[in-house]
Amino acid sequence: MAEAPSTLNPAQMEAVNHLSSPCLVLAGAGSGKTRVITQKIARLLQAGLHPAHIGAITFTNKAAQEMRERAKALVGAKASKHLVISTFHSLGVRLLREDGERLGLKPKFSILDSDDVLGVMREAGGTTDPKIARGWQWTISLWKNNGLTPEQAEAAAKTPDEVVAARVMRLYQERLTAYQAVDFDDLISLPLTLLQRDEETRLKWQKQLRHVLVDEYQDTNATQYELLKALVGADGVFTAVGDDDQSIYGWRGATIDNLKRLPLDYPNLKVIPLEQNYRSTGAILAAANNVIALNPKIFQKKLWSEFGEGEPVRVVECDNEEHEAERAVARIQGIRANATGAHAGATDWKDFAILYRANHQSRKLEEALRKAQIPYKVSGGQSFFDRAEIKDLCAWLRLLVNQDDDPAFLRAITTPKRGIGHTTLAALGEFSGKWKVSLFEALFQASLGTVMSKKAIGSLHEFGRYVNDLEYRARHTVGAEAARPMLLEWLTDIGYEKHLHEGEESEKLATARWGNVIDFIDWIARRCGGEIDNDGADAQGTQGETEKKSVLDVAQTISVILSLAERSEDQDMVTLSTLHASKGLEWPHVVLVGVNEGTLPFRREEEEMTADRLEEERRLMYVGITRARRTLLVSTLLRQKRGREVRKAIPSRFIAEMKLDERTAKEDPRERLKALRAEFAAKAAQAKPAR
DNA sequence: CACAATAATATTTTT
DNA sequence: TATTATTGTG
Repeated sequence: MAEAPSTLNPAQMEAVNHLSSPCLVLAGAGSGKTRVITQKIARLLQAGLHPAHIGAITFTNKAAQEMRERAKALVGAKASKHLVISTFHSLGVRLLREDGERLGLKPKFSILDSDDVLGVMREAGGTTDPKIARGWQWTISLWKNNGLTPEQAEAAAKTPDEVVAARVMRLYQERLTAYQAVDFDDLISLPLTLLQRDEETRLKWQKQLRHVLVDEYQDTNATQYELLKALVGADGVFTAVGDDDQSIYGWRGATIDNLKRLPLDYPNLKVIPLEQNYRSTGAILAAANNVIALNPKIFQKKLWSEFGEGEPVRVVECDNEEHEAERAVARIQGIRANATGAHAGATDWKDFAILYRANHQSRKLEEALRKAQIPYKVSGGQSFFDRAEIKDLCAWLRLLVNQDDDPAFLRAITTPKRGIGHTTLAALGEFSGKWKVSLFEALFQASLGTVMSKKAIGSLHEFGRYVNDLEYRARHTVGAEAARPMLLEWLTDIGYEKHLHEGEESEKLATARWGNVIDFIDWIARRCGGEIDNDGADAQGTQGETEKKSVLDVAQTISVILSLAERSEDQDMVTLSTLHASKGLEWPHVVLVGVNEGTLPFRREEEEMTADRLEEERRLMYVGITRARRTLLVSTLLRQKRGREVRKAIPSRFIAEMKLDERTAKEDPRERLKALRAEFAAKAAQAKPAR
């Protein structure tokens, strides 16, 4: 967030002090909404509310963590510790852990991530084609987010695909209950059914959370809306903070209907727009306002700032993507070079972002940045640890560390396949649910014999014994030298390499995956220490003889290391990001690339654009523009590669919609000359090391 | 019928 | 660029 003044402006003040009825804060981009939320928390405490009775709900863990930190800074560690600051999903987890038994869910139910879900879908629908399964996963998730039961989905299904998906949905749900597992969507929908069905629980939670604040309210879906409603009760008080102009997640179930419905469902709703922007210059805000003005409005809102006009927003037309990337790089270098003198050192690499519509657009940009030796990071890219094969192995390690980790158990016992099918697992799940023990614990219970075949019990016991044995070995294998063979032995034991080759169509891909596995093994072994560590990329930069650790020790810290590895934010790098991933962030200098018809208002061939779609794309453009604090460069292509042929490309209508000509957007010829020079210099620089 | 070469086609993502 | 669908050939 940009530096906000120490006092609140009148609108913010009103939002903070309005405690008597539900409150909707329409927080424009950069209007200090997080500040309003944290200040309001402080205000509620001052009004005598106990911290444990205040809930702040966000969408991402990152946002929740940031909110907690800011609240802590404001109200102190003691009070902030009791505040309920969490995501919708973790609140759902908490609700279900405490009261899920009323729905027949054991307190230690497992939460499946989307990979796990895909596996269950494949089994339930009897397919090996991941594409089909992904399709099911997608539609079923949307149905669940709209509060549909499998029966309702079956009734609503229109196309043949949907009919199949609805049938899979029922099988899928049955399987989840049998496994005592829930997916992410269930974390919202199950608490909702619970609250709707069980008055005692509803009253308990309504009493527990006396004031709920919801961040990014425009991103809520139908189920989340209902959950919020059930949570606050008919005459409850809450604060929703959001911006209809930044609603860009319609495609995953978020609806701005939730904003429209709010005044109807709560007649005494107080609507407070936050229109003063503390982030961008006048030129940037004007462009943003001009674009978004063309969308039909629910609530009127127009951003303004006290920062003055600033640099005009610039538009460049490029011949092709390579050219565009070069110009983006030249632009960055140009601004950096200009920042000497009065602002010497004031411009770091991290002050720049290049934003685009779709991930694949980052390629040419990465190339150009590498050539120019500019450090960069790509946000939202697939992490090494997100790969299926790494997650498989992590599941095993998690199971070694904590045998009660049921999702890990499910993943480990089914990868590789070891003759334990879903019937056995369902029975085991049912058993563990009944006796309130983990799946692993249930495995050794003698009374299992009553519900299962001898053969199944045999395989289960074999698995259990193997896990115990492996745990013992992991505990006693110390140092990298010993760790490597031990880990390889483990992979041989479970036949993982074979599993990879069988499960993968192409041999090449399987080999690549196996390569990842070896890297991972090596990575763990190195962390067991005891050898000369020359890994310069190591976060700690440790060198020389390291302390020896057991494999189990390393496994224990793996989750910590994972989250640490992602925290490379404080490094001085240019950011490459999709527009979606850029929401909520800001940079002094932003370059928006590939602003073309078909890309930025995204349109698939032979598919007409509905008004809804266009409006969401326009909001995306708006989000992109409002990320910039001081300068904004919008670039568009004149030619675009489509497959093998090069076609002419049409600049996006959004460029005209910014109405830059009203503000002398013509590129300064001196700037153009400078850019050309930088381009030339970059070309010369890359030509030299190449030969 | 199996396999290989060629053509076509590509969003956005958190929990 | 990479993956997938289609067509052609042995």
